[in-house]
Amino acid sequence: MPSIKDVARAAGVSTATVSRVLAGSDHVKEETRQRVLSTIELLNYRPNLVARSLRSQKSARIGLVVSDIRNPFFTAISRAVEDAAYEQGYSVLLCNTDEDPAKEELYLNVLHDESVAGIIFSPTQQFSARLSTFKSDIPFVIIDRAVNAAQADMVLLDNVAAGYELTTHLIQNGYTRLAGLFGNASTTGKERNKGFRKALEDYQLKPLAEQFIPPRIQQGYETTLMLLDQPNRPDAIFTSNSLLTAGAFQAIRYRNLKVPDDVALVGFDETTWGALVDPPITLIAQPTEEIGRTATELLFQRIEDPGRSPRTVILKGKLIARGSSAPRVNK
Amino acid sequence: MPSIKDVARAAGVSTATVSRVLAGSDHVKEETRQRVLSTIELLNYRPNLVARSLRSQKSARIGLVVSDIRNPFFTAISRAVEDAAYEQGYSVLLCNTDEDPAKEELYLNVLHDESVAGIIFSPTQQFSARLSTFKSDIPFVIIDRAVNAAQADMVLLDNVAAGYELTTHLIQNGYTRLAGLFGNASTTGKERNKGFRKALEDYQLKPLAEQFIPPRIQQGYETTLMLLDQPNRPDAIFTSNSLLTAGAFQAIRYRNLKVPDDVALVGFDETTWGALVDPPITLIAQPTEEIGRTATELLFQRIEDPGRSPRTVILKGKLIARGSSAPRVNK
DNA sequence: TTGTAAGCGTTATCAC
DNA sequence: GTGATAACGCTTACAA
Repeated sequence: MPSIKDVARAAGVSTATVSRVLAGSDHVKEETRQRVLSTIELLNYRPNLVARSLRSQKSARIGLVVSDIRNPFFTAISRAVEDAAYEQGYSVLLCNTDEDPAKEELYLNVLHDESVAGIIFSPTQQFSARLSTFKSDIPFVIIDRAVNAAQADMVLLDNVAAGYELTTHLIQNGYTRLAGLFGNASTTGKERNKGFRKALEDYQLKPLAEQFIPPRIQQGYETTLMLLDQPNRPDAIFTSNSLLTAGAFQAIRYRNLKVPDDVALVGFDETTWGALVDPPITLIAQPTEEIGRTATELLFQRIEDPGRSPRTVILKGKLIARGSSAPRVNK
Repeated sequence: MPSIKDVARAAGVSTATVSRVLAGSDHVKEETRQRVLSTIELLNYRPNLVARSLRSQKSARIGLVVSDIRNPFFTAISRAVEDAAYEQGYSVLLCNTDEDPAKEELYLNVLHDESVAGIIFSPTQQFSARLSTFKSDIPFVIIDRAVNAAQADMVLLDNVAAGYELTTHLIQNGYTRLAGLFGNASTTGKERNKGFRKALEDYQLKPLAEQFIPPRIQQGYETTLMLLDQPNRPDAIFTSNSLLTAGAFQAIRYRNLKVPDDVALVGFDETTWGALVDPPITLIAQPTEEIGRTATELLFQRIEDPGRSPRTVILKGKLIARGSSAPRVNK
């Protein structure tokens, strides 16, 4: 593997000149530039990024810390971030915390030690609480989950509005005995719950149940079974993320109940299966491409200008009404 | 951020000694070691990984290059690899090539430039052809897809056997007019096709159709529509990966046909939705955890001993028979 | 416009 | 056992 020295020697210039050519500096004679360029080509030279990082104390890598890579929402986000970063010549280190604050801390350290230029992440609730004490020298952008400390760039969904819209949709379609399953790992579940409540209040209804549980298929399954087995069974179930939706759907199926006649089901996030099951699932689709892209852009801007005042971008979800919440037929 | 020099100064030793303590060398007096250790603790020192990489010409990072992060198979693999790598103190750089040889080449370069210690990847077919010319100085392990060059460690599924088993299952359940959708991006589709053919031959049947198409939901959808609209409609559709399965399922639904009465459907890989749809999908589940873990272990072994002779690990898939291929009722 | 040389934070090779 | 010190490959003042 040739180094910058080899190129310099072969081109009959100093390493500084090669470096200048690499950096696209104007202060190089065109003739010299060409000679260096063709030598680079000839030797098939590629700069050593590690050495460059060490010297310049930064790198063309960003970190993406997600809480669950099995959640299709985060898969979609990572695609978007990767594409956006790639366009800027950056590569992405993807880390998965499993909603575990210990892993979260670990990976933030790893990323720091790898001297990434910045981090995009969705913190656990425990972490959010400590965020104010987390004096990081690394620029970062929060996605998906609000944190208290206003001193951070964020890209969020308007979760309250989304929860409200989804709930209103159910109510307007004739459902009145609503139960909600909300993820307990982040603020997202809380906010969607707030919208859920607000809608019920506005229609002078009371929630039949509000369960805050770990955002996992298994938990959604078990909790839904429990809800379905109660004497006063809900006629609609609201779930605050797609893993809970999947679990709820399984449970409804397991109890041989029909969607939406026996119980309607709505949730969040477009998934492969949401449109495949019968009936397809009504949901709020998040603009994942836009979220990932915006977060990446915000991060680059902050890297560029660490002093700028933090901004929060709030995006709107889109209601996709499908069979799982079809207007209730009177019986 | 304190450096090794700061630690050395504070502990009253040289940087060499600190480095020795860090490396766990025996040749340090216990007393000195303790002093250094507590100084490290005190200053909250953490070694600069970039500098370490530069000096030692290697890093505690491995690359994972997958062809489609939206494919649940690869999501599962990346979880397994990450966990296994993490246990060894390695972090994982995840790259997504989108089955694009250009991106593939780019990411291999990126990983090389980041001086990863090794790479696990699933090459495109185009790449496999060039693999023999790809004299890499980086240890690597191939997963999921066989390559011609025997000079590589590989972790593969016994795809021919899996295809055979899945097809036999259909035939034994009374299906005779079989069509197959196979991914054209890798050897995997080809091998599963081989098993498909073999089974048909053994039962003296002829395939109704064999389509080699890009492994995408949309392609699976379109091709299935086409198959369903033919005069001699298949009574069972074999798909060689879960994206094609999803597309086929959509198409069958769109044509208002019933699974499995009108047409049975089988595929590969456990997904969230496979068990959620009605009827649930019969499939060959791959041992993703084991594949990822084995690949990681092989990689570490090769990093350890670059000269060892390459080995190929072939794992068996597991048939999960469900409603989508229930025994055919005579009409 | 170009070259010289210092230095980024480590590890490793010598000495002592 | 421990300490100087030279590298690793690059960028960037500062000189020329």
